[in-house]
Amino acid sequence: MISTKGRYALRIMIDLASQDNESFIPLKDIAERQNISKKYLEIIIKDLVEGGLLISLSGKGGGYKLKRKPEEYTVGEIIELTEGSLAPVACLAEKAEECPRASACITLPLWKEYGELVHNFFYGKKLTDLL
Amino acid sequence: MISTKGRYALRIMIDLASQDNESFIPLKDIAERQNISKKYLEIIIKDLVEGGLLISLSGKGGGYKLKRKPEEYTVGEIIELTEGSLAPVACLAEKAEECPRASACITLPLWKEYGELVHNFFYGKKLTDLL
DNA sequence: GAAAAACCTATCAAAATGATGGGTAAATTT
DNA sequence: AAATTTACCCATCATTTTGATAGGTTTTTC
Repeated sequence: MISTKGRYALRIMIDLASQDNESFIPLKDIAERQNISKKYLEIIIKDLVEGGLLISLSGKGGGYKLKRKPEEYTVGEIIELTEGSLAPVACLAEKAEECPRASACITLPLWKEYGELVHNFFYGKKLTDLL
Repeated sequence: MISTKGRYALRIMIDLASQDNESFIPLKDIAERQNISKKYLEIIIKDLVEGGLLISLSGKGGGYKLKRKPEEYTVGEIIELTEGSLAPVACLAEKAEECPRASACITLPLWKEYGELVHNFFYGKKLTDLL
């Protein structure tokens, strides 16, 4: 299941894409509009900044804004960045160590096919498709 | 991610489908073939029996066997039964209470479309497709 | 009655999930 | 220079989920 982290990240991105893309939007405003705790969003938006999806600016007049044009984001990159992985099983995650059963694993092709389906679905959705 | 519970359940079903479907197979044998703790499999196979996918027989000569013919099982029902739900987000699970944001939720159509994709994928796979 | 099997109940450690709280640094405005 | 507003950083926490383990009871057959 997609956790609140990924879902809230997507809502942050949608919110920012719906605002003036040139100016910095304070997280406080996003939190109020989305009705989510600002403190919790801080943790999530950090990933989005570190992942290079957003630009942040401290101080008065600061906030966050999109780094790219709204239509240049896919839902996939947002979910994958914040959820850690889109892999359907642990052994197919990036960080996973080689599974010794891999060559004999009768279910692996199923998980691979499923993983590709999920990847293609989410990377095929643009952020602007949700507006 | 699909947890070990769902993955092991699928391996149990595959294992049983690969054996003589008429006789009862002791869990001990399955556990040894699959190289998984029998104790852990007990918990998982319980769901499969209660869910009506397997028939069990106690006592010497007992064990488990498929209730239906192997080709009459879908991967979807096995995963859904043991994982609890195939829903991609909490608000779309069977047991979920109505989300008050539903009518205003801009991401809900995405999750619904994704949920259908996942459902169709797994329910479109027969157990015998994996043999 | 011995053996082999399912079945039942409890417990547990570790990790993930979903947050909260308090303080520091940076930038702008007054 | 001070006040204000913002991001940023660090720690902590309760609850749930995950992935098991342990030991005992019942059922059935030989």
